[in-house]
Amino acid sequence: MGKVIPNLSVDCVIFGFDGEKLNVLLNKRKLVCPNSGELLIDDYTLTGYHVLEGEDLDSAAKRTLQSKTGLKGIYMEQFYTFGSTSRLSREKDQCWKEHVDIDIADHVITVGYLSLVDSTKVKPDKKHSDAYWWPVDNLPDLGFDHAEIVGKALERLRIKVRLEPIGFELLPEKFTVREMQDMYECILGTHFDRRNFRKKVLQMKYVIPLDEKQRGVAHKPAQKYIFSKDVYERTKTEKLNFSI
Amino acid sequence: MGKVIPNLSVDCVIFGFDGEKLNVLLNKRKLVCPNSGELLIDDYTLTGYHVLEGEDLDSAAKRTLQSKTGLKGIYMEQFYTFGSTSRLSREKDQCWKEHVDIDIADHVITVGYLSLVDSTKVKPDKKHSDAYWWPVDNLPDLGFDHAEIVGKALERLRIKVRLEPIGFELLPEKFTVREMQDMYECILGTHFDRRNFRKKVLQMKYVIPLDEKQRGVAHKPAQKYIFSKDVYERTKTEKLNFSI
DNA sequence: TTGCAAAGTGTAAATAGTACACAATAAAAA
DNA sequence: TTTTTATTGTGTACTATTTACACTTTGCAA
Repeated sequence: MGKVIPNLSVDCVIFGFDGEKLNVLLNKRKLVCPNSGELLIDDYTLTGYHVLEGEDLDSAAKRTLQSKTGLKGIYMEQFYTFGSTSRLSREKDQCWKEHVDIDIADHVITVGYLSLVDSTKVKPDKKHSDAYWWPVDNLPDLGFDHAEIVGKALERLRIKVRLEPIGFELLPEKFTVREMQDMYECILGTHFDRRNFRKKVLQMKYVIPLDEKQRGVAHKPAQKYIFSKDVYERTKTEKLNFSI
Repeated sequence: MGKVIPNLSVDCVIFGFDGEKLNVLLNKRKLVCPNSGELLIDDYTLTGYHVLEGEDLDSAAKRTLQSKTGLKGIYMEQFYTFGSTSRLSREKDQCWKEHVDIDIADHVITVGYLSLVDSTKVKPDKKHSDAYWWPVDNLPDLGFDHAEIVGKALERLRIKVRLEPIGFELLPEKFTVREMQDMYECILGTHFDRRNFRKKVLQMKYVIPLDEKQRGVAHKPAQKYIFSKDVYERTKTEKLNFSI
């Protein structure tokens, strides 16, 4: 791996939906004093790393996402850049800076990316990454300014999910109308009438019914659907037609 | 002024509306070869500068905007960060880099900000800035990746103007319904029915009629209105209620 | 066979959006 | 002083979209 740029990093806010809750993937950060054995740092951080020399920002984000989670080809979008001079000024973050073996500037600018993934598909590889899914409405103590970064990512997700059909990135490839509704209700924190929601979904030509139903459920099985990006691109209008 | 950070800059896309067109404020960039007298560079760039050591990103943007245009307290929003390694790779931009007297890295990341202003109020100070208003649909040759930056800013403006009442930043404090309609039509590139547009505006409680009319016009004078951010904040709903 | 839990369905009322034409006003020209 | 010109300001019928709301169907489990 090349030389890092000391004052520039990327951080990925990886959102996952498990059918019930919206989660964020967080990495355990732990630092024990080599002498006293005292636990100096014990919290979580986003998946991020410094940009390397000669590397594009987007490539850095992709590399970071992949090396820490093994994920590839998932939805990713730059959403905001955090450049306050006090980003790393908390005592424990200063302490961390002194103990890692890469060159870190006093003022590090980080570019925030957000990713969306079906979190049941992603079992974080504990050996390499020590990563865990945490529900967004009950996050643990976060390092640096990562709580602010998650907040801003959520804000952006809530806006964008109503303007473009990116929510499907959070669902399994084949999903039921109910799962789709749960996902939207969970992100937006609202409740929709079942019948009206279904009516709206059925008139989206890019949500396509399959010859397949749920199986092994103790009630009437639901029909499964897939999302077609292709059909969406062809049929979308200039209007904000995704405002659920 | 402090020491610059060689690999980090901000660029402001300053949009102005003059009642007819949407414009961008651009700075003349000229470089003549000291020996041959040959014109090496003759184009325009956005208002931007490197971030200084110990300076927040937002402060850098404010400083840049103010020092180059004299503007203060105008609408400003970070919209995207440009970090391609080939941003400065064109020959003339390399040439420029060698001739300026500040330390510039090979790979400079720039954070894009967008500003909105009533362009009739802003007469660029030619002495200090050599800045000019250019219509967005007919831009001159731009340096670096600034054409891409303007494009992305426009895209963001078009989305945001439909979700929040930021368009008023482009109008005089007191404006007519017609001026408001011209502004929206100009940004969105559409045409609205006069009566329906008026109907929509009149039901916005935060667009407040004044006891004042146009004067000196050779026809029935139009009523003037002001926008109240205060009323907007109090009465806005969670819906996207600004989708004109 | 019965019970359970979630899927699937339709309609009426309210709201919002669209299309469209003529009278009123102020200044300028005749 | 009258007429012309340009632009403001207004209302209504029609259509599309959104909202509110209750019962039947299905497949498994008890």
